[in-house]
Amino acid sequence: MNEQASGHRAGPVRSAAARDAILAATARLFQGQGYDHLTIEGIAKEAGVGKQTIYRWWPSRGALIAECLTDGRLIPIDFDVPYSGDLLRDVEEWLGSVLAILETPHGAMLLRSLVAAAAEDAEVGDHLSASLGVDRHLAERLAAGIRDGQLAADAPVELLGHAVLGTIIVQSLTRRPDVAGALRELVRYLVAAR
Amino acid sequence: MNEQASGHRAGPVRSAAARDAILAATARLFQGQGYDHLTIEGIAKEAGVGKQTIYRWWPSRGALIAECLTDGRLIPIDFDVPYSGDLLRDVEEWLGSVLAILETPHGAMLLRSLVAAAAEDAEVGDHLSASLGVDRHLAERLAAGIRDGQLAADAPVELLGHAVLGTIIVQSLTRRPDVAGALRELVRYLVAAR
DNA sequence: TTGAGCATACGCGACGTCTCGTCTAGAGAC
DNA sequence: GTCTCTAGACGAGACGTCGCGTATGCTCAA
Repeated sequence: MNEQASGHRAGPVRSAAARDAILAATARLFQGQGYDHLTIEGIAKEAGVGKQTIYRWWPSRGALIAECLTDGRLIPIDFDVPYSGDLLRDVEEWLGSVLAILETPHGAMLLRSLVAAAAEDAEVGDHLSASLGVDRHLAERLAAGIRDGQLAADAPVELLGHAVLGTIIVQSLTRRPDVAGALRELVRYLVAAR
Repeated sequence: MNEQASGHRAGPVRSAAARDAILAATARLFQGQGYDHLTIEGIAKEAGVGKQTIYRWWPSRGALIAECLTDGRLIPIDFDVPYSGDLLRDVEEWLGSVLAILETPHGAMLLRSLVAAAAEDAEVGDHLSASLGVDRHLAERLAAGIRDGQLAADAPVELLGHAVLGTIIVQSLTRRPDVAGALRELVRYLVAAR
């Protein structure tokens, strides 16, 4: 009568293959066509899966996207910030690798899609900045900069990370050219010795 | 045979009443229900107008939103930055009036809707930062701060404006509490004498 | 024998196009 | 001036399509 400690019960267990196929298809279609144009039926067909199998496990399109994000399936690269001792140089290098992706038309579309998804779904929003490495990597690197005396002790590192990410987003939403140059100028100002 | 220089032609001219009813209905529904849930058919019904009258003049939902933005129908308040001579105080006051709107649940939803619309439609993106007064007012006030010697001469005022706006957006997308406190801390850091 | 899985039908709502009939306002003849 | 003529805007809504989320079989593995 009692379930075992491991949580066993009668009947088959959730198919890892189906889960993986669904998430992979979601990521593929999301990157290929953007958030609008992403449909549950399209995902089901692409994954070779019944619609109900998706609805059984995910309540919404947003939840699907959020899980792809945490699985690292939407932003395959892990943007970590190098540590050479020179804060400005390291941050600029991080920025370069982020922008190298985001400045392609495909990357710009990807970012806008992520923003659209985040605006619509709270769960996606929660994971957005983390997935771009802003929380884990950039803020940490800035904090190290404070320890090294290269940044003011009262600098709000977390907020500066969000400010950089936010600037990228604004530039992207307003379809500015030369995002890279502008961003470099901004971080140079933000990180400049005070 | 030739049309007159004024571009006259036979037949009735575009109805200003219909245009106004449509834009007013769009703004009303946008603010009431958000960008998703905003439908052309709903707008037509709300405005007491045929669908075709909308499709005749606007190619997309985004174009409709963009026109509401430039008409000042979505963000009725014009957030201009005061000039007291004290840069930090003025910027914080501007921030306060912006956040007073954005921190209500309704305002937060409005901002997320604007971001979603901007992510989906380039035309909306073009007008987003302008409508929040970031371009016209904040950047100008920062520039005046440089003239007054209260901000570094090399400060990229336009970018700082986008950084503040971007931070607001990121905080909003990630559903952070205490946006106001965080933002105040950020601008205090950005505007601090160097 | 239970429940995950695939497949598919269903009602619903919104899409964007199209076609009605009505109405309006400039153009051209008188 | 007045009186048609006509292009085109307008409200209304039907149309086919698409995707939604739900419901119902049926198969198969644990």
